[in-house]
Amino acid sequence: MKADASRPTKRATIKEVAEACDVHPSTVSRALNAATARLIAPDVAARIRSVADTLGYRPNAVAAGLRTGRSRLIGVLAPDISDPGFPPILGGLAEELGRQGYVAVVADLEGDGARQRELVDRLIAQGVDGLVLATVRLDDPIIRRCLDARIPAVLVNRADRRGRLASVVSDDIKGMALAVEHLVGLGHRRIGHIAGPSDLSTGALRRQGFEAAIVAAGVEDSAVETARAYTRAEGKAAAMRLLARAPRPTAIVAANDLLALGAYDAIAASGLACPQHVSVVGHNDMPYVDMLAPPLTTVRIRQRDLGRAAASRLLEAITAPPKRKQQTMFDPQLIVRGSTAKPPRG
Amino acid sequence: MKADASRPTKRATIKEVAEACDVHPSTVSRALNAATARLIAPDVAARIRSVADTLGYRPNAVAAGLRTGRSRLIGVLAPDISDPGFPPILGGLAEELGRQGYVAVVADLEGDGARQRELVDRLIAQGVDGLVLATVRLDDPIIRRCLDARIPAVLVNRADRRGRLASVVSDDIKGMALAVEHLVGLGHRRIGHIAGPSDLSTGALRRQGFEAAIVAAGVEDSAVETARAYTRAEGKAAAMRLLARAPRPTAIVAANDLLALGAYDAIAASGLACPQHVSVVGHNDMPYVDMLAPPLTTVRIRQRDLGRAAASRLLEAITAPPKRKQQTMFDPQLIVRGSTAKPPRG
DNA sequence: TTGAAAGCGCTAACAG
DNA sequence: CTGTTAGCGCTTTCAA
Repeated sequence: MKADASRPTKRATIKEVAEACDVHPSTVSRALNAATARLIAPDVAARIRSVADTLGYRPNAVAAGLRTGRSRLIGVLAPDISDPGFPPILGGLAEELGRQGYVAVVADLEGDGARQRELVDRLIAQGVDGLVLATVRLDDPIIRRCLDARIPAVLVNRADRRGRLASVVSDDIKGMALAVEHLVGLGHRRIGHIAGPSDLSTGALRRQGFEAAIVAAGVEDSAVETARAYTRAEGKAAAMRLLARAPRPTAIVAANDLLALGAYDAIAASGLACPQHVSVVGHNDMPYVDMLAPPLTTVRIRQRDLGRAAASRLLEAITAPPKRKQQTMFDPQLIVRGSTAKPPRG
Repeated sequence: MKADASRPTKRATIKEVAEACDVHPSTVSRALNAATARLIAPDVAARIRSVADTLGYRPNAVAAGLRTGRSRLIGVLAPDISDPGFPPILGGLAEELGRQGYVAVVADLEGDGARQRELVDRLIAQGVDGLVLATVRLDDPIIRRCLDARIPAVLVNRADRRGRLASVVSDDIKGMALAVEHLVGLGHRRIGHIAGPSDLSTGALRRQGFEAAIVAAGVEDSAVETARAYTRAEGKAAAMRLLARAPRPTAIVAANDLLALGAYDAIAASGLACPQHVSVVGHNDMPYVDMLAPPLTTVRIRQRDLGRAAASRLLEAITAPPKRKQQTMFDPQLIVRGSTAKPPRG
């Protein structure tokens, strides 16, 4: 005989709860739904809640979703989950979505932009109520697609050139100003930039910010080399090109930390030392760059806040259709560590 | 007049496709479903596929899910998404799930184990077909919960003490043997271990592996200090305790890379140098530990493979109920870098 | 090989 | 305040 007085083993349906309470299923639905609970007599509602509780009843979100057209699922398109830069954003997203009763469905591009369309379609087919895109390029056809499908969407850490979709970003222009001003303050007058891909907003804007800051500071000798991807290998290649110039730059500002890591590689490969011969500044402040040799001076962006804000914007857009697509911008902060120093004499 | 010849703007339903093809909805369903397509006359099926395509029809997964009881959603419970150790596992999971037409719904514990039950219930309510748990402790009530709910579940990078659920792990015992043998080979005879939390399988097994390897190697002087969490701060505290011993260990094996980072901190705080005074070995080989100062010698575990295998096991369990819960184990590999050297003389 | 009919579990009019 | 009714879009017997 069964001595098992514990939790029920099979999910209860609303009908079963209704029968146990001797009321109609719709009454149970109303009692358990915050928005409609006040329509039910307090004592009845209490009874229903208690019975639902002992039965371990949890509304079937799939069925509710079919009926209401709302799944409480948010699709998140990640550029490459295994890249340590993304997780903090995802963490912020998941946190805020969770607070509001939503959950993140994550699809990973794995660095292959061609799959984007397919993944978005899949997420839509799965019934997501909205989309967070951390992947889009400056003129990305996927944006048209989202607009056509009339699915609420927000960009995070990326922006559309024409601002057709709301976006949540760090102030890249300001970030680069911080980096350049720091180097100029140290005495650098020959500064190179490793730009990110020009079809990404971060690549284009940071380059633009770099150039503006260079002009503002009156620096005459500057150079830009563009990386085709945000990878350590591309960073190294671009840095090698920068270091091959004569006279050699005394400082390199990289468009992100991975590229800065590549710059470290290039400096070592050239028989030079950082920061003695060449200073390096990164961007993003991804985890543990404070443990590098040397610890990386970098522009910290508020990744977790980006994620949280993207979630908020999106959920707003889902409940109250937005009057206007707007951009939310967070201020970056320069974190000075050991990879920057005065330029070598001479 | 509308000059818009582009993609339709609203999702088509199966009924609309059926009408456009002048067949019954169920025929469309059969034609579009791989398992039933052979029931349909080839020419009819072709016509249906082509019409569905021009209409941009995508089956509504929510409706299909309600009918079939399958959502093609897999819940993933992460210990802490922003921790760089987890993303590679998640990447592997997402990859394999995607290949098989599933998608990952990610919930983040944010390091707070108390939320686990609630999150699992939420994922179940969302209709996930199965669960991947990267969070469970050795005797975790959540396992009972999954068993009771009869929801297929797989543990990844963690194991249940009683093996009630299938798990996919790295061979922690072997990993520690690799680390200890390496140090002994270098000449170390006083070796300390920073153990992970004893209620996690990695913490307990790696400690066990350490102790076994110490005995096997005939090392007489060993010590273990336990960290209460896999954090840099806990690693530092435990390493400080180890370094306070007399005689001082000449090498420290940490149960994971974050703890090893803490050991770096402790060594620096004690006015010592790694590897000149104290060698350090980590575990996991998380991204960019090769860039640390010094580059970390560590036991590499096959994170991406763990994720992929967990997905495979789970999907198998969903389609064919498993005869027996089994454990899948991957071999780790020692990556020798700059944080280990011969012990100091004396 | 195709159509008809039923129903997954829930919620939202509409009545009362 | 509560019950009745209908239906979200799909799949799957069953029958033809």
